[in-house]
Amino acid sequence: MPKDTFLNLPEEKRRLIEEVSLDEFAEFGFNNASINRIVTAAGIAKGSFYQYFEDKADVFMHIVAVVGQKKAEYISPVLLNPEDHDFFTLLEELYRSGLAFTKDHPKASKIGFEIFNNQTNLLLDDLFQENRRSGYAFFNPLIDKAIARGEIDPDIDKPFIIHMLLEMQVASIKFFLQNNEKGSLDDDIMPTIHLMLNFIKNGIHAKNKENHPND
Amino acid sequence: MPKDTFLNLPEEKRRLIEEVSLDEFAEFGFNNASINRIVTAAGIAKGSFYQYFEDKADVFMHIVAVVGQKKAEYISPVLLNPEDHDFFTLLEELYRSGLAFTKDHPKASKIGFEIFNNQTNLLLDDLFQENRRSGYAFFNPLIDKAIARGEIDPDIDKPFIIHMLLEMQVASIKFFLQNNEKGSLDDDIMPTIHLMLNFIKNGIHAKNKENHPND
Amino acid sequence: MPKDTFLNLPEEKRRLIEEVSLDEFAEFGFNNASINRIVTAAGIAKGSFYQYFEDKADVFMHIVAVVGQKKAEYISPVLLNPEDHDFFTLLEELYRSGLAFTKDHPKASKIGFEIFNNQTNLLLDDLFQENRRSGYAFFNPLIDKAIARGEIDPDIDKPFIIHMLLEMQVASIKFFLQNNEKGSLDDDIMPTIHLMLNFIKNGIHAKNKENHPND
Amino acid sequence: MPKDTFLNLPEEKRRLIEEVSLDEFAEFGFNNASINRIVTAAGIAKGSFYQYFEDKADVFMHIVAVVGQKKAEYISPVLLNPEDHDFFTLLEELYRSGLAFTKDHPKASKIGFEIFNNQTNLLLDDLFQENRRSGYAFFNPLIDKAIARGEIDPDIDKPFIIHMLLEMQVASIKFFLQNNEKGSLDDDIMPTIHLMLNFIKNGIHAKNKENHPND
DNA sequence: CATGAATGAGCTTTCATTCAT
DNA sequence: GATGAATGAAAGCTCATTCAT
Repeated sequence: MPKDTFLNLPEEKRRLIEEVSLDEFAEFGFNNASINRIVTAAGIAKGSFYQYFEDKADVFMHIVAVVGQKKAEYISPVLLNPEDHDFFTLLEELYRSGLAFTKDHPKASKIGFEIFNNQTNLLLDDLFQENRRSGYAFFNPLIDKAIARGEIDPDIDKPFIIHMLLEMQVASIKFFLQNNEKGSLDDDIMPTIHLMLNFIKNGIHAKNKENHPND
Repeated sequence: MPKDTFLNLPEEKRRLIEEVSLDEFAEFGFNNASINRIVTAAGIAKGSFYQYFEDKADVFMHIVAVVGQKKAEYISPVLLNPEDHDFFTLLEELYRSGLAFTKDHPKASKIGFEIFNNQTNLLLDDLFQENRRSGYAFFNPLIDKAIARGEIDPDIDKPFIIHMLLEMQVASIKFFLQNNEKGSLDDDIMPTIHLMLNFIKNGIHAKNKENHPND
Repeated sequence: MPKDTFLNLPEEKRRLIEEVSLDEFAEFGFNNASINRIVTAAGIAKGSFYQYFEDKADVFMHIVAVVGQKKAEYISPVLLNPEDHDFFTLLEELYRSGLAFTKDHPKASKIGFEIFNNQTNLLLDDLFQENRRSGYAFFNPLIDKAIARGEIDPDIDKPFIIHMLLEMQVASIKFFLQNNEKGSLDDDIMPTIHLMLNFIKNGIHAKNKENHPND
Repeated sequence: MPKDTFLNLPEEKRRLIEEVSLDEFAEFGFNNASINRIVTAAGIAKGSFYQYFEDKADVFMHIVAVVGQKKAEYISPVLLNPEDHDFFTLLEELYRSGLAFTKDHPKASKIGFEIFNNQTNLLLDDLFQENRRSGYAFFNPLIDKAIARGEIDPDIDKPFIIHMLLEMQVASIKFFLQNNEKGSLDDDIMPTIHLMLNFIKNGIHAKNKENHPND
């Protein structure tokens, strides 16, 4: 956790340091991020940096927290009242919030990716595990309800499906980023979401259309 | 590409260097891999290393190629005659080969993950792009045929689905690895494959079972 | 010398700062003592510290003075009336006071050791020289009298013997510390003192016992 | 232990690095010695230094070993045949070798002092403990024999006396250094040794001369 | 009298790469 | 073809001290 020194800083300066750090971590990843570059870019002394943060991991965790807060702002109100909506509506809202966040904050999103894909770093692995746990805790009751309501096939393997739903969110973001260059005019996130929802709902198997008039 | 000096090396020595390098890249990733450790572990002089390879990127590319060859050995004969089988059989064979390879060569697989998930490294991004292109080239004709044969829903968005089928392979490996600890007795890959195939085929939407007696 | 700001501080606060500083210097020595740790441990602002003291050397000198005062409290009344006692009684009292002080204030004692053994630091060397001078001034008249009274062999080399008597005090403390672990039940200082006194008096040469019935 | 890289260095270069390191450790002590200063003074690259030594502790240990070898050269042949001489002759030889070494190699001697007086450093404490053990092992049998031969008072406390004999060697060196400035004309070590021997043998108590005609 | 942010030189150590032999 | 010593930039981090408020 950053030291009080950092929290007491004038907001403008604090923001600058956070932004610069975010940029650095997004561009180089945790391991290859350079404190030297951060302090130079932020125009502060190296000593000052270490008055603000314990160490490199400390800044990183703080940036992760800041990113988490930013992301929380994108959580649709729909997701806060999950009782009132059917499962696929909730899923759509979740993916929409993720994509909207990525669209507005691509760098912050990159940091999320690093955590999600980490193979070698213990610090990142902790964050990853925690993320997985909270993802599981989020989906678990929703799926139970969805099965009870007849929205989801009751024969699914729950742990597998939760794993997939978490992966699908990331996959949707990856697809969006790969197909919509930064600054592209056609950066609407809805097509991606609908493709993804339809994929998750129905798979790709050819259907006998007459039997499935809805959807 | 390794220099001739490397290719002319006695096979045993060459293998040793490859193995040691593979271990290093798998454990630390490209950026944090250390040439120092590689030469020490391989018992060769630092100068010799640079007689064999241009630089760090050169070894890495070579190791990637070696991994690619190893992986090719796992490609089922079924996949070489794609005409003779239906799409989902081919997909199952593809995923099975991927999982079998991961199970036998977890370190090599880790390197594949790093490429697939890379965010920050230009070299890795080149490999990633090439991998995507070849994945697209593999799936594109198969999907066309599968649609023609009525195996796949013709309404799908082809680029999206190809993206997803590639992602699903990685997702299946991740799921397998997360649920089957190293040395676990229950390390059968088939359950994972069937869960994944069913997911891709049918999605998770509740089905009117009477209408779909098969599968 | 501490600034007036320090001397005007409420006693409790002053004591706290002194104690914390003493601990720091005892544990890490002068060079490796950290002002950062001191202000943190004392719960004062770094700026405040430099309102109280000129610099690191200034606190250290003050702590040395405080230690000196503490040590003065252990000086036996016997030593204040040196006329009334024979030399070896005075020596015993001196060593007893040194050992008693060390036993009660091991940390303060450690600082004394650092000064006594210093090789590299100019500041410490000043303190050492001063200590030597005062030690010489203390012993010089006592030895003259002791020789006059026939207590000490008149053939000794006075500067050498004074050097040795000072060293012996430190040696007795070292011996005591090495043989009586902290918290040991058997932490009586008298055996050490008697061993030392006998050593200084008689040396280790085998004596013709009949001729020296006393002692 | 230094790496082979260092041992394979041309002798001249190796000597230079050793000398420079010795100077640095003698002047600043282990903790405050600076690798930066060493490499600058030796005219080598910082990277080269770390090709030669594992770390700071590694150079220091090596320098200690070099000093130990230098010191071993001063061990008089008399000390190698302890059977053939009486105890005080051996002691005189021991102290003479120590003083002669100090006289010729004052910097090397300073490093010995740092180990002997160390209060805070774990690495140095290990060296100190080992030094004490070997000192004890050296004196223990000598004292037994000396008592058996009637040279030493049988009533002495052996551990105490060994402690003192070790301290006396250091004390003799300190006395010599304090009284014979570097480059002094009068730098004969024998007076110091005889003063010390007499002190250890007979103490300072006034003697009835008729009973002790010898010495 | 108190505060604590700011400073930058300094620390030890690691790194990929070069090059003379 | 093999060797391994040399390099210096860069890394993360600590330090005593200053100074504006």
